[in-house]
Amino acid sequence: MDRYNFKSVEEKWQKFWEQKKTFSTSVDKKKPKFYCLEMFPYPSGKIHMGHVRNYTIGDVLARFKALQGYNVLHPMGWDSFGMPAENAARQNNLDPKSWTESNIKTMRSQLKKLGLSIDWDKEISTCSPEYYKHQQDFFLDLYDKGLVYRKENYVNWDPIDQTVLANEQVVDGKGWRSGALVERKKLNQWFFNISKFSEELLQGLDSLDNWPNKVKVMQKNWIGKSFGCEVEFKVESSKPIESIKCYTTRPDTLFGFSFLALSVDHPLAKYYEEDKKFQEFKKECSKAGTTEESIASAEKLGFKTDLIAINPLDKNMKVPIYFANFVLMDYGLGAVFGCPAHDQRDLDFAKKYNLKVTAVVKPEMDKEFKIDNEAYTGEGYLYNSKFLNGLKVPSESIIKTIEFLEKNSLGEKKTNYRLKDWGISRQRYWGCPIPIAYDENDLPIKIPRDMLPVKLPEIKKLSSTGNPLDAEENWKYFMLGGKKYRRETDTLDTFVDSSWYFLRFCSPQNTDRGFNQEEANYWMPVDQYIGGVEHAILHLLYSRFFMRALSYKNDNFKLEEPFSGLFTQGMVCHETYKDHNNVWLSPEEVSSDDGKKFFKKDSPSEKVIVGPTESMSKSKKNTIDPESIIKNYGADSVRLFILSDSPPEKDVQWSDQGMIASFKFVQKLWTLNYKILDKIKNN
RNA sequence: GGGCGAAUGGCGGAAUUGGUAGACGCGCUGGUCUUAGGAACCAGUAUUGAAAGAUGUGAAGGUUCGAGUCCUUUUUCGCCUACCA
Repeated sequence: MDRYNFKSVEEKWQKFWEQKKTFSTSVDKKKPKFYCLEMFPYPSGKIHMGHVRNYTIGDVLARFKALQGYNVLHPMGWDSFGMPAENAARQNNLDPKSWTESNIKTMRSQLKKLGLSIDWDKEISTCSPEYYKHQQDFFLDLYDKGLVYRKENYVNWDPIDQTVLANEQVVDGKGWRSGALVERKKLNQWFFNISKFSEELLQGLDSLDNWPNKVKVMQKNWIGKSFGCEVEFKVESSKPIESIKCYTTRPDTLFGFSFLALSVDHPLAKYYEEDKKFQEFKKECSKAGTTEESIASAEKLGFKTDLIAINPLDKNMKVPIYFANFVLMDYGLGAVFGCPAHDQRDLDFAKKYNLKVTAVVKPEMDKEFKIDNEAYTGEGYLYNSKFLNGLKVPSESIIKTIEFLEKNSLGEKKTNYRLKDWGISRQRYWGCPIPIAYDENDLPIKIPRDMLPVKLPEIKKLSSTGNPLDAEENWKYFMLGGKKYRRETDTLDTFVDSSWYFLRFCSPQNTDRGFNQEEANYWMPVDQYIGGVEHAILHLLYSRFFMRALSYKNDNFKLEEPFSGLFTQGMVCHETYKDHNNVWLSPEEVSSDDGKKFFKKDSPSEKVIVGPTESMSKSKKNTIDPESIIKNYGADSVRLFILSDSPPEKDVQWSDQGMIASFKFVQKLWTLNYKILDKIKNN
């Protein structure tokens, strides 16, 4: 009896599918549609087990829905702009384009070997001008609608490489490559006005019944709606400063006011710029600003000014004004009123600078109450608060206080969002050029639409410092209507590329616009979107925003939620190994005997230190290459293993034994079929 | 600091609404077979006990005829987020 030859069977069917175009789809209004989409990959080189898991889950669903009679759209593309291409190009002296394209070629053939039911005719790549042309078109649309603007913003600046660093490139306050101390630098940058849609983006979450709750919660927290009050504090000063406004969610604790703190970026800082001590303080703040999570527990620092703030509820209560390192300019108004008794952060600050701590909320009306080292943030009743005494905290106290402040023109009710506008400028080469130019007065103009796409110039060798586009004089300057213009040399954040690619899949060959209206109407929204939870906030939020931005002031296109169903799969994990010198070992270097792990090579008897199971990553060397597994066991065995070992939303632990078990199962299934067929034939 | 989630054999994990806890797979134990293979097949495998039985879902309480599942408290782990006023 024959054994199952997965190689010939899989090859046969993959060829069949390709020739017959089994999975190619088009609009068919007689059939119900199903748009099944997995997050498209970044072409980093080879596929990894995470891809195998992601695309297998989607593939099974797509095939299932097709069998149920749905017209299924199941496309694949490449998120092909981004930093790794630029880094690889610098390292290996080649251009990002050929690096990216050769990776795509490799990964495409690997995905095909997985036997996915993909409509390859709809393949797209975000770095191709046919794709980013439409993105530039959309950019101009948003520009015309007033959803794009330019402002100065801080970036992480590497003074040696002369380049802007992404947050993840800043390690311990130093540039990842140069090791130079990172500086904060102000640059003019482009922004999408996403905060205009804060409320809509928040409300929209309620309609997403087929999204995991945890993702909705994360987005909700990210948008960070809070209800409070802007309070105006009169200021006593020798300088021409009359008052300072603060945003607070706890106006009811105003009688516990003991200091006012400003961000070092607050407009009033201009009066202190000459002050040497203030300059030093500011420097100290920016240093701390870039380091890790320890920020939160970092020491509270303050710079005392000569200003005095007056409590709006009691003119006799006067408190000092500080600049403080914990106050952020981009939340609220860059100024906070300090109430140490009922806010831990304020209490830490007050203790350090010996400021008054007055409790104004106590948990129980009739009992004594005292604050020691812990601020009280719970429920209770107001006291020490004159005419507010006795109000229930927080149900009555906040509203009543705001009412009082509004009636006396001392403050204003205000809803605040944590969500900041989306900075889309990147000082990089390998991205979508921003279709903007500047005239001799540095005023921006839109590149006329008939001049799109603004193509990236081909650069064979990237300079080691600065933004490569800055050095491309031939590309940078151009004539239009007899005038000389300078192109914008920043490129778009790659999150823009991925904010609409699912629309492009509906009509990937459309030339006049990013998508064909009729086809988009048929296919959208995506019925099931599948990907890693790491994109739970930014990518998904940006896509939701982008659809609203395209729909905004547009009678032809109305789509708010691009993904009606979302599934976030777990990670693929593996044990980690180290040798006695604490060097990571890959599973290939380790052999297993009776549960003990040994080196395969040099010293076969030496034991290996087995570390915890962690998500597969190159840095820990605990990866398994899908290609070699497919070669040894066949695609179906890998697919079966990765689906059946643990539920798709949970992490899966790679195990060679489990892999072999799935292989055996596939063998048994085939043999069983073979036996049955044999029986039928012989009867 | 805040949020979300998890905890069940030696291991990965089942148990969909509160109703026989441990499906399926791995590993392990014993056996059969010899085309010696990356085998295949049969039987067993929560703990304890010779057995009958007893005990068992991180810990402690509670609701219920009945709890892995619901409630309260707590511990540990994972993920996300972070000076958010």
